[in-house]
Amino acid sequence: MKAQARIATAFSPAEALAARTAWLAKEDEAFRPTGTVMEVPEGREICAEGQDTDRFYKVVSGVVRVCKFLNDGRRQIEAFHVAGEIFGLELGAERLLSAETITDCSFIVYRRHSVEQQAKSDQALSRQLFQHAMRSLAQAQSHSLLLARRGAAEKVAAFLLDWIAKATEGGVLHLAMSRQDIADYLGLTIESVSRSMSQFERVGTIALAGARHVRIKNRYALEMLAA
Amino acid sequence: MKAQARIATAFSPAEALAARTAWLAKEDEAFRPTGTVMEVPEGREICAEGQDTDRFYKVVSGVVRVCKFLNDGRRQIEAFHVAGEIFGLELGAERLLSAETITDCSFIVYRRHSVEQQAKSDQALSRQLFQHAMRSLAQAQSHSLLLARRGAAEKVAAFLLDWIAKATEGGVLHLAMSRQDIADYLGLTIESVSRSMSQFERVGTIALAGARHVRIKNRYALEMLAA
DNA sequence: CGCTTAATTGATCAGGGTCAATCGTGGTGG
DNA sequence: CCACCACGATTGACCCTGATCAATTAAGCG
Repeated sequence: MKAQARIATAFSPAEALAARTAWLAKEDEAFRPTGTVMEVPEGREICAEGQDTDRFYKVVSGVVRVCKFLNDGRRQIEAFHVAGEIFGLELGAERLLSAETITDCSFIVYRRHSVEQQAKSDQALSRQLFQHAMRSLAQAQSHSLLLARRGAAEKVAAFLLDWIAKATEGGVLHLAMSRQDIADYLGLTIESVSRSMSQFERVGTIALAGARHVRIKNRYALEMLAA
Repeated sequence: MKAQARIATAFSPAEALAARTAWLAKEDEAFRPTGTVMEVPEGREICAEGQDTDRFYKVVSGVVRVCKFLNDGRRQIEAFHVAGEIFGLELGAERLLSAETITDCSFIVYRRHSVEQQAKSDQALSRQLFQHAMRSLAQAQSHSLLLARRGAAEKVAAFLLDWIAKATEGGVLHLAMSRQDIADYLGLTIESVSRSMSQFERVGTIALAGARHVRIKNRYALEMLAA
């Protein structure tokens, strides 16, 4: 698996550390039950709809997309996850969502049953699980708000602002995902995303250096749009 | 306050019981910390964005909408809640969402701090809080999916199907909320909701007896649309 | 350096938003 | 009890944005 050799090239160790540190700052203490480290190259499925929910994951490095495939062939991306974030934890016995790597990734795999068992006697762990769920909830609600936004440009602006916090390096935003991924996250087509980006560039709000490197030239303009 | 005299007329006791029973069936045991019962007439604010998150609620009877007011004047409804459901629990110190009564309601008010304190030594309670959060998460994700749906008719169909489970009586669906509420929940305009309903009636999928009484004549047709 | 795939751009179209008028219903007061 | 009133819902006409289809350009990779 050649991809194994270039793990975490999409995100530098410095970035991964920064992301994890930010996460730790929000938590009193890290989520630390024992789990297995796992490395997966870009573009692979981590878990799929219909599978057993006996495991969940925490990203160590890389970017993951969590999504659902609709019967009409479309794909809706529920969330992107970066270092420090937990994903794949669901209530039912069968998964409703799939997860895939967008870049080469490494993450920790937890056994759900084992963690839940441990939580019965570990108040701190119990609280962390609750907080994870509540944070995911807040994120899902803010995603709903994003999807309900009127214009395409507003959605894209809001998306860019979200990602400034997650993957900025020297004023340049690194988008780990394709235009298709962005479109599926925002409920737009690839063309609409592209047009919004081009429009932002035309009016001097951003500068594009390749499709995935975005320099934010006028953050205020984006904030006005995203509101 | 005359409305106090007709509390719970919008939902019969039988309906409220059915709803609560359904909820209990999903839980091993009921959510049972102590709280204060409160009655609020229709159309009142229960809590608002920016307020302290020191309380949360469980619906005993009636219907509640949880929503966010956007800076452009629009309103996005995050969820409707019926008997047995918990709402108003948030992670941050300040509320991001408001809650309002759609019908006359009664609910139980819990003190967040007190419940969290109790959860430290009560494993079952701790688990219930987690499960509530996870269930809310699943509901928020399914709402995202709804908002990402292509057509107006598909959204309305999915909405009707959701509500068959929550408020059906003798094959007739009672909608507790206005067209505007439905529109704000689905990210549509009132006119689009109305047109979809009329269209369903025209092709014989439903029959309307007043705007809020819907007889489902062809559930399968709705399911095909909602997919 | 060329090839393959992703991204951009353009032209056209359809669905839902908007504005405006009408209808119906439930609630009120005579 | 009935007529009226006010508000919510429906319907219609038109417009605008984003989807679709299609062609071109750019970029990453061998």
